[in-house]
Amino acid sequence: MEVTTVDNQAAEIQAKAKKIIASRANATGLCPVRDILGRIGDKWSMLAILHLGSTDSLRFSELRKRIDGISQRMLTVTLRTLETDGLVTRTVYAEVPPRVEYALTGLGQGLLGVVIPMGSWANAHAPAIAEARQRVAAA
Amino acid sequence: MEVTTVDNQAAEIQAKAKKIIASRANATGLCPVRDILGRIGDKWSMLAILHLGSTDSLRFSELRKRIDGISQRMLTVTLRTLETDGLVTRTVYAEVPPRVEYALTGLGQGLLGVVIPMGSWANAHAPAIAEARQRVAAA
DNA sequence: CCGCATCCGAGATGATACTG
DNA sequence: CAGTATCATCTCGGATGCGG
Repeated sequence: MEVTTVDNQAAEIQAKAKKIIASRANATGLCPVRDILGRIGDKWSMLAILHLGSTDSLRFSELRKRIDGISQRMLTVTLRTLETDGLVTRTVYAEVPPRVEYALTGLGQGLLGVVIPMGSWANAHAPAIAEARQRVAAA
Repeated sequence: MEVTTVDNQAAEIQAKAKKIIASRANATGLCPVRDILGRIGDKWSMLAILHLGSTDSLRFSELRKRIDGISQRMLTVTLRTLETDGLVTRTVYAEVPPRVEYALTGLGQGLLGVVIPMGSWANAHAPAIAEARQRVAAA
């Protein structure tokens, strides 16, 4: 066989892509891929997951300081959604003043695991994409 | 050292998450992670990439048939954006009737490589997330 | 066949002010 | 400190009709 390793990988990737596409319309009537993307694809979810993933747990105000530009409202909404999806835990301490800690669940850590490669890729190839945009803008 | 392999991996993941977060405000003034997510996080880009990744190339009408529910307008807009970012190529054949072929660039295939694990994860854990939502809805 | 331009509604996002 | 409530805004995406 004269098939190279690269060709094998390429074929394998095509096969995986087909498989993912094929998995449309599950029980909820929505393609899982689009569903998940709809969540982490919003403006803040992924950042929240990355920040929570970079430590063990964070409280509300600390998270807000770290996620630059997020409003109080959107942080609340984002965290609630992530909690609903079972990706983060929310722990309230009955103290004065109140304290609320957020942390990733096992599920959330799993998602973090697949999100990180994407973040790394984004960092690595941001220059290439910026360059491609320049080229078009110049034309 | 009594540190387990799992603990090592966890620590490594935290470190990677920190690294990704730290890379904010590049030349374009935008965090690369948010930038990329803004692209593939929209309603159709990721599906287009997956479909293009499952074959060698596709023409406009074929792509439209495969991506269920997409409007002509959004397919055009999505493909143009991907082209601008250097993720897909657009080849026009001067025939009657016209024919336009789309295919992933090397950059696009790289993105496909990190997107597929996410798709696989989404498929694998969609039930868990659905269950988490049920639990909240019941409460 | 392929794609652009225009209009428009829905949902996401943001600013601000107010509570336990 | 950690939200909730309300209102204003803004972008996305869909429908439609025209052009190459």
